[in-house]
Amino acid sequence: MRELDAKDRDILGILSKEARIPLKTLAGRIGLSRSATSERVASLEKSGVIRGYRADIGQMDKGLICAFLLVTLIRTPSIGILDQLARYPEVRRVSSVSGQLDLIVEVEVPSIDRLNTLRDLIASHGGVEDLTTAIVLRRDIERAVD
Amino acid sequence: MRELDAKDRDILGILSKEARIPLKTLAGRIGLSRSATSERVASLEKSGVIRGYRADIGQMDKGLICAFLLVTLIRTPSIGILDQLARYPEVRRVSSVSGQLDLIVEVEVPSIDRLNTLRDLIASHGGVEDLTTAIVLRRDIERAVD
DNA sequence: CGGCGTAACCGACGCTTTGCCGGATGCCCG
DNA sequence: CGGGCATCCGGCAAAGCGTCGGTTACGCCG
Repeated sequence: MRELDAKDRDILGILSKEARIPLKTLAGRIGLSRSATSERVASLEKSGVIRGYRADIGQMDKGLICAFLLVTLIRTPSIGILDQLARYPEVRRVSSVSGQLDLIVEVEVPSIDRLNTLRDLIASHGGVEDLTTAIVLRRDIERAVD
Repeated sequence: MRELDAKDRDILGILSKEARIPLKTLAGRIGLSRSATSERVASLEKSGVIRGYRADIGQMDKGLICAFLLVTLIRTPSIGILDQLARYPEVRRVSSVSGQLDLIVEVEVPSIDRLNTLRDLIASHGGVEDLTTAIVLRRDIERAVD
């Protein structure tokens, strides 16, 4: 299953909001039998389209500090920096972007010290021309899905 | 149930990564009986600590353009801009940050035109001093939740 | 000190949901 | 036309779940 049809999209749309909905209900909503729905969901899981199921926890602070690192590279793509970033578990997301910036790195660290360490490690990479740190003070808006 | 004890936090930690784990397994991991675990989970759901369950969809962004809008405000906090941002469903997340920037707005739009419209609307807000757009070309790293 | 009420736990029961199977249907292509 | 393949359905056994009564632990107060 590589191509997603309309029913697969329906399944994803529903499961992305109610991951624990019974298969019977899901099947009824998309207009298929339970077993067919079950097979589709299993296929979506196995092929990696559905990566997992997560409980949405309200205001679970965890005491972690979030920050954006806005990176400008000397030349793009800079070999090796992605591999280096991938080594740090604190790195949650890395996006290649157009414009003055090249990379937006989102991190979650337990302390400002750790953030500084991470920042210095990245800044000292040969390919990094400029690096701006923006610590998240507050999440003003956060929408899960849709 | 207002106060969360250690076992509640264990439950949340596990469910936030594997929301569809069977109760029996969950009970075994936290060291309680299945029924006691069931009651705790139900209580966490009813009290709103668990807001829901979501499927984690990989590369669902089919056709949607993601972008970061890096906003500098004339004075912070700028009254009204958060309300205005909240009105657009394309706005996925808004973070108040420290540093030269003030706001990082993450959006998902169906087209570049729509992105431009959104950008102009935000830029024309009285409180906005500067606005940089960074369109996401590629997600190099994306980790769900630890 | 002892009795009582509440809260949380356990094990068991019955219903619901799931995973899996055989068989039917539709479609492609030689 | 007729296999091969993918997808669908219905049904069955197994595993899941919510709920119940009974038990234990703990704090309160006479």
